[in-house]
Amino acid sequence: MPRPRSLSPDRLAEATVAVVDRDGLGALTMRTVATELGMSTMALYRYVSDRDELELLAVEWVLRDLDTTAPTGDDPPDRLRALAQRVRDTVGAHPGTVPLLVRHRHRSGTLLRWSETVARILHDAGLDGTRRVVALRALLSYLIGALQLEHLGPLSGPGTTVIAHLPEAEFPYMSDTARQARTVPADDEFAGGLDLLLRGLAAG
Amino acid sequence: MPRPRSLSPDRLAEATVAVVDRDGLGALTMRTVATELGMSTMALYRYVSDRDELELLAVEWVLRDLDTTAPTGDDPPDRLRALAQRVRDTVGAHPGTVPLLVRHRHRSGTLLRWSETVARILHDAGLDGTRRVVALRALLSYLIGALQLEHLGPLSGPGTTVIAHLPEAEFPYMSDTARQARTVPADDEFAGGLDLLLRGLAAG
DNA sequence: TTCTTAGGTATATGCTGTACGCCTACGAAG
DNA sequence: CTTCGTAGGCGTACAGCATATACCTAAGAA
Repeated sequence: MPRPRSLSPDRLAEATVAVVDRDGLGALTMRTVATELGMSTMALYRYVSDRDELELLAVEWVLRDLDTTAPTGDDPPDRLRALAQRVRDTVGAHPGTVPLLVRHRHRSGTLLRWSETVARILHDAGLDGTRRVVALRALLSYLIGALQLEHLGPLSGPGTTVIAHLPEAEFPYMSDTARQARTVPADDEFAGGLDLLLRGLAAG
Repeated sequence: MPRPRSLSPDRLAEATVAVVDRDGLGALTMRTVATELGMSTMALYRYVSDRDELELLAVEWVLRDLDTTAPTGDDPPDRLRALAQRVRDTVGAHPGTVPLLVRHRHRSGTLLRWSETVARILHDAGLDGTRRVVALRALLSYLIGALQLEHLGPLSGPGTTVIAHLPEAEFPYMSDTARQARTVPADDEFAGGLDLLLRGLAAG
């Protein structure tokens, strides 16, 4: 009976991510999102109870196309690899939101469904009890950490540059590694690290 | 010639960490730290140029006793394991500062020296070029991610509880994993995941 | 036409980090 | 012992933040 809503949660999330994409995470405030939508700041509170909820909405929007169903195939490592790659690809479209993803990971339904699929595949691979707990947490840890390292926080510039300028006398191996790193595509870096983990899983 | 400093950077960092330890990261403001020191807020700016620098000071203070020299021994995985464990143990004394560690990792001299040692051990183990880049980043990713998962951000309560209360019908494997997780000591979880990575490294 | 309900907004509050300008404690130089 | 320059310390002020509260209003139902 009353006035109908003029905004969908989706539109809200889209505007939030648009602000982050354009001006960075540091520019994300209730005001900037409201401006993006052409509304007053307080109008947002008709749709979300606080900023945290807005951020979660943004995270879910970024992950909206993430396929959380189990990949086909027989080889468990292959299936896990595909699942992890999907997250990286999806998040890669909006790298500025990575810190939001990290902060709200445990409240994201999409990520929980993703984890459920991972857990099921680990079970199918014969892992249970402690070994499954360890494997699941390790995969999540690597994913969270790798995404963050790849898209260094909004406060700093590209982190590889910082490391590449280390004094060579004091950090010979790091300097060399940083030099090499510039020739290694980020894709390969992520996939390579993931493979280490999966190989360890298969070997265990 | 003029008035001498009444505070050392060390004392400043100690006070900062004390605030976080006692009241959580959310309570960390220039004002609370100043109060902790019995000074005015603006007095802090005689020692640091901004909040970021204060946070970095706190990170370095937390890591002050971290031994970044190479562990003795012949087995590279054993040496890497020891290095990673040292970080976890050191950070474990002040878990509330984990998000600060993550944010300032690339500006922390201590963590850079730690990475240098890791890179050297990887070199000693015969890893160079792309393989060393991948291994180093993978270890860092796991470390960063695992520390965060272990000490879930200051905004949320203990995250395992959230997951343990998932609807069992929708998340059968996650529910079961969460149940199992309560019987797995955090130490074992960290060490187990690390072992997966190290085993993958040895197998490659 | 009127009533009800929720949408939208203006205003205000108490935080935050920090720029600015002042006063003052202090060690050196006379 | 006095004086002076320097830097430490602080009071005030300000813009920007999330958000509580109170209000006005658009619009469907009767």
